[in-house]
Amino acid sequence: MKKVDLSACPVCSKLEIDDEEGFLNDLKCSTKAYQKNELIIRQGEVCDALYMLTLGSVKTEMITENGNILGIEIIKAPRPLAPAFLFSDNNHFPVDVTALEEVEIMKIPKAEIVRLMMTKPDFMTSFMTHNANRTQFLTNRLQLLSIKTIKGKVAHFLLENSIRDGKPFEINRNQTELADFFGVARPSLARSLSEMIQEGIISVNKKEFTILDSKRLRQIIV
Amino acid sequence: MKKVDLSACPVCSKLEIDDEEGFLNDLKCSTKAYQKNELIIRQGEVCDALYMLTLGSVKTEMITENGNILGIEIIKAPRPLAPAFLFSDNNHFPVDVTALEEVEIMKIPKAEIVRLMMTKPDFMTSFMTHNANRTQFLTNRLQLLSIKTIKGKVAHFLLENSIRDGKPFEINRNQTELADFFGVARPSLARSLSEMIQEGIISVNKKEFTILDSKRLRQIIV
DNA sequence: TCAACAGTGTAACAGATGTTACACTTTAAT
DNA sequence: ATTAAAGTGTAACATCTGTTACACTGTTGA
Repeated sequence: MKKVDLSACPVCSKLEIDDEEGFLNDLKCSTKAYQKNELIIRQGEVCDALYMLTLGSVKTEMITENGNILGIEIIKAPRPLAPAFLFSDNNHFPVDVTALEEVEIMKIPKAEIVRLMMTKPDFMTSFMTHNANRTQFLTNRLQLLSIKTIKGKVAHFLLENSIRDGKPFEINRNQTELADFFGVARPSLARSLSEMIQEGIISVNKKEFTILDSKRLRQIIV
Repeated sequence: MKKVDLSACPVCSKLEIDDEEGFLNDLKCSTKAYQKNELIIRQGEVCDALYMLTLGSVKTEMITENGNILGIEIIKAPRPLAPAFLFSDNNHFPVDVTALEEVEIMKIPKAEIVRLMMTKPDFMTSFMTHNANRTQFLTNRLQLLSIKTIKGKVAHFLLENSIRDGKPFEINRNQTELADFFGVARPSLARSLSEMIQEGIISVNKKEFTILDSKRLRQIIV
């Protein structure tokens, strides 16, 4: 079994462990390998252990890491899979997880996670933070999706990303990706953008946006 | 100060405390009272302590407990306010919180929460579970919102709530509430429902729904 | 019994977005 | 430099949803 790089894992990075080998040996867990295209987790399956992806990459169909709606999220080792669901009352996975290549999954029992959290403050806060960040991400997406008009979404998004009025800022998405992010059709987004440019509310140059009239922009959100 | 009913609080209920008085005295925290209509938390404020509502009720404008979009959520004591954000990297409150009556808020420093979690396993799992449930709730809402057509939302919702094909089941929302839940206009929902009834896919009697053709219902979601 | 009201069905119309198609520009690779 | 591919602007049209309005039903309480 290949050595796991703990420092790269969002929930383990802060662990100060002298004896990494010993730490992993003491951890009660089972490791299982999967072939390419093998189904690792089926939607609805009970989640009673933390699934830690230690090698390879997997895909899940859900809200993706970069925010696209119902797209395919690709997760690379090392990262926990759906850690938030381990403690929920209805502890079922919301999605299928499929191996994209040769994959190793470390399955750590819930009780063991609890033990880790109780004994290692750094692990606990990392784990909490990781989940909290995910929650905040979901909240933001929900706010954006609950805005019904395309112009409203654009306004919300630009106001959230701008530094200050009149100062140009980069959006690291092209128009097609932005449309996916908003969950709208690309030509529809283009139309809305060009109307907002026409009205003198914003200006756009490639991926560089400038807010010209933040007051009117705010009014659009409703 | 009025005595707090710990057993009713979702994150404290499992605490086995002989000396409740002593427990609260040992807890490093500050309590503050607010008048009716007073702003307790401003959107964007830094969240570096757990805000526990110990008395009264507050409102926040966000995704509500019963799932309505951008509605006003009313929270009654005892319940923590936005516990998920305490540990997030970008620890800012996403919403305003306003007192609906005379309110008491117990502000517990993050370090104190960490201490509690480290020393009281029951508190830790309750806290984790509460946050996890919230995450799962958000995930479900996001899935529903990402479906763009009204019929699709209806299909997703009914399939999720039905016991089995052909067996009637109750939805504890009227049509108006259901429309709010989906984030659509009431007449639009009525139209979609009547079309689906016309097509023989479902039948509806007051709040009792029956799935007649689950295959076609599944096709609608897309 | 009656009135008031919430809840529902439905229609006409307006507005927003999706779909499809195509031309044009920019970028990257050869 | 040339070409292919990706990205963008835009138009015409179809479709869906929201808005507004009104009639009808069932429920509730006086």
